[in-house]
Amino acid sequence: MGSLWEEFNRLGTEMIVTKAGRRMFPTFQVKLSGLDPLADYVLLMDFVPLDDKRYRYAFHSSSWLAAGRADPAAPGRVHFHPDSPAKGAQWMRQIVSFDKLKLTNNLLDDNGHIILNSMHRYQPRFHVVFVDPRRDSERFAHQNFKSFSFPETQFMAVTAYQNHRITQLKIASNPFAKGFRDGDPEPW
Amino acid sequence: MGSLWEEFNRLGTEMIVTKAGRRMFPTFQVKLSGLDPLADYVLLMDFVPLDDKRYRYAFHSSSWLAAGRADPAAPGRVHFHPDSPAKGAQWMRQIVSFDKLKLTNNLLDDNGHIILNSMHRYQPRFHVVFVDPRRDSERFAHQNFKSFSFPETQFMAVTAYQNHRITQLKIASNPFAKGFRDGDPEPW
DNA sequence: CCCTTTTCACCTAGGTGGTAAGAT
DNA sequence: ATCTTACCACCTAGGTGAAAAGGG
Repeated sequence: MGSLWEEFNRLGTEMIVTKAGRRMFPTFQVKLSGLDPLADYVLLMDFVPLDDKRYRYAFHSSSWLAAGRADPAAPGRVHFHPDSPAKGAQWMRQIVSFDKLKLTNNLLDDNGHIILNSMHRYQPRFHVVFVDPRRDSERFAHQNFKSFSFPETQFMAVTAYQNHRITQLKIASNPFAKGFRDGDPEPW
Repeated sequence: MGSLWEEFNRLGTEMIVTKAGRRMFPTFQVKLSGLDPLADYVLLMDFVPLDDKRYRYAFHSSSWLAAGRADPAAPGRVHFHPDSPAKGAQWMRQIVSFDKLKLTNNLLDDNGHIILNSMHRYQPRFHVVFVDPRRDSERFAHQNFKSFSFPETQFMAVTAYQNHRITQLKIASNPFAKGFRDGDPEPW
């Protein structure tokens, strides 16, 4: 998914948020190495506001404009990969995909989805947490995890796509949107 | 699913086995209580031959007849519930469903499915294994699990249904077979 | 003759953006 | 004017038994 993320990022990635929760596309995926095969790890993601601004889309110039200060931050939630906890060997066996993660704009959501403000920018973050078996593991908590941010995965949360080129790239590359393709452009 | 299992059992439950693997219907489900909420448990199932016979179905009398000794036993496999291991609290939160379990008659299956001989009778067995955190846990392995057999879940493995009343009950009660219902008999 | 395999239409379940109506 | 919601047709993905073909 790496080059697909970059292609979206060049246009300015947008992710739909809905009341019921919407998956991300592209899906956030990672390939892990260097873990202790026999140790337990928890994998999770969260989303960091990229700035303190609210945006609006200027159709005439096809560009995003800052439009005042950010709305009050949504409840900061975290998404645990559903296979957590699992052994390092299991995580490294194949690409880990966060395809169960859903984004919502519903501040009262009780499905455990990630709550974001529409028209705000976010940076997904990925965390690997070592499950320390030692009795006094709390003392080492600060060194038992590593976090990763991939700049090409940042995006604008929206309730409807603004940039038509984003819409077209989603339709061209997401299998579930095949119904909206017209010609026979080769699949991404 | 309890009363549905019993209704099937009164007719003589049959389960389809295929090369690719077929789910069981009804699905084997359990509700757990009495676990240590904070301890880890592994849940799994296996299948025990009910006798040493091979069967054939006599259509004229609509009954199963013994037809010689059992074929060589298939490789004895086990199906781990995919959420294993998990805390007792997690297992007890809601009904645990083994809907990912698939039955096959392919002796060379490499999808990890349960291998059974068609035209043979089986008893599903359910096991709860306590994950003992003690260093010398092997010494207590014999007391760290409990097994359960529910006689109403026994069945005949088949490659095609033999008893028409079983076929009818499957069609009436399995949502995926709705396409074969004709009248408007109330769903089970 | 008895049993198994393959293919198929018809479902369930749920992920898409379009569209029009609704909200502020 | 701008953004959000609800509903929809159209997909992917995969679970059904029927039916016909295949195998010993």
